[in-house]
Amino acid sequence: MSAISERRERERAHRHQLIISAARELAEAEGWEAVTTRRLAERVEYSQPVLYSHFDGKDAIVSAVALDGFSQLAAYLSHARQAAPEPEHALRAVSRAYLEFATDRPALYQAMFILPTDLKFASAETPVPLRASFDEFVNCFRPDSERRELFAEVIWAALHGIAVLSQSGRIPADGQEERVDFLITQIASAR
Amino acid sequence: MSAISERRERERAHRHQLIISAARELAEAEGWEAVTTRRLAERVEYSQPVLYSHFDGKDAIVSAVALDGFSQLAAYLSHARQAAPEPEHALRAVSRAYLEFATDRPALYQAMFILPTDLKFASAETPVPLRASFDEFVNCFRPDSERRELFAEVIWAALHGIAVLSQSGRIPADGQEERVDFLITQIASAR
DNA sequence: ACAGGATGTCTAGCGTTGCTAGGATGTGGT
DNA sequence: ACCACATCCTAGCAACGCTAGACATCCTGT
Repeated sequence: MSAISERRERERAHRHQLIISAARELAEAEGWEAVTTRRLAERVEYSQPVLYSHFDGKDAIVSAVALDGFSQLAAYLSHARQAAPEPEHALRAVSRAYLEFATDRPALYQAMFILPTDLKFASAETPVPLRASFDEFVNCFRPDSERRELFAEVIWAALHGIAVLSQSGRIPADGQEERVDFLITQIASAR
Repeated sequence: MSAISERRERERAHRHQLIISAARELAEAEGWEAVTTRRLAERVEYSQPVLYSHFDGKDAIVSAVALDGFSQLAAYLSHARQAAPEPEHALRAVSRAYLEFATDRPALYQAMFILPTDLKFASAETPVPLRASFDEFVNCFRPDSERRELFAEVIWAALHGIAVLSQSGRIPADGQEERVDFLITQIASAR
């Protein structure tokens, strides 16, 4: 009873991740509008209803992909911050890394920030990876700075705006570097 | 022949606008996910296919709403800029106005900046109202400043980020004023 | 060892979506 | 008066997210 149900549990967890990966890969290959429950089911080689035995619905699948994405983002930003030579350059390094992430993985970024998800932001039940990503920005400012959370919000929002407007072609794709440079220079003076 | 076909032309143009207004009102009342071609057709008291005799598809209707929105935004920003007591305060006034617009008319703002549309940004065929909105930001900076277009892009992107992240609950709704204040103070030094 | 029950999976289908083909209706020009 | 044309609607297609209910499979208790 125990060994068998444990194996089933493992298989179930494995399949859970398989669905998430398949959704992300399909989105990265053909965009989120191509991610339908039918195609996703076909891809994981199960029928549609099994998706619903793992997730409450399509939005929940997108949310799971997004949550995964936040873990990756947090790790990516953390690495960039710690690789920065001096604390003064941390903000610039993290900001560049953030934009790289958004540019290199547009579909993943969309799941995290544009598509409707059931993720709770900025509240008590905020998932750890979300908070961790945000904290990478916070930690770029002096610990004694009372308004570092505010600074982090603004820099994050600004980077998000730059990322999303250029992704949707609303500002030219080139010149990103110049924009970040200017932005960071202006913000950094408050560090 | 001529008078009659002219009248028909007028009626057609009127119905064209009616569809756009109905789409916007429906979206503002119940959100864009409630704007289906069926409900929209019912609202304008025609059958579905007439929508397609006016627009290439649903995206084209959204685009038309968005274009209308840009005209309104340009006017709104222009008024705010010219009402500013001194040129130094223009940027702050326009930025505040921008965020007000986004906050007060979330559905319209979504059509302009989030939903997929066929509008061409930052190119030769960019519709006038789009360029006009953008120029309101550009004109907040000194005419002799070579990088004023860059400044405008960054401030616009930052405001967009603030607007959209707070609309989707990714940053707290309150504290908007503080964020804009901080942002403008930092950017304005480049004026 | 075998019936009974629980678990897991699939087929089939519901209601809704964006969009369109083809017929009915009615007006305008000759 | 009649034909031609333009306008509009009914009906339906394929694809969507999601679910009910049948079927099969495996574990458990006697």
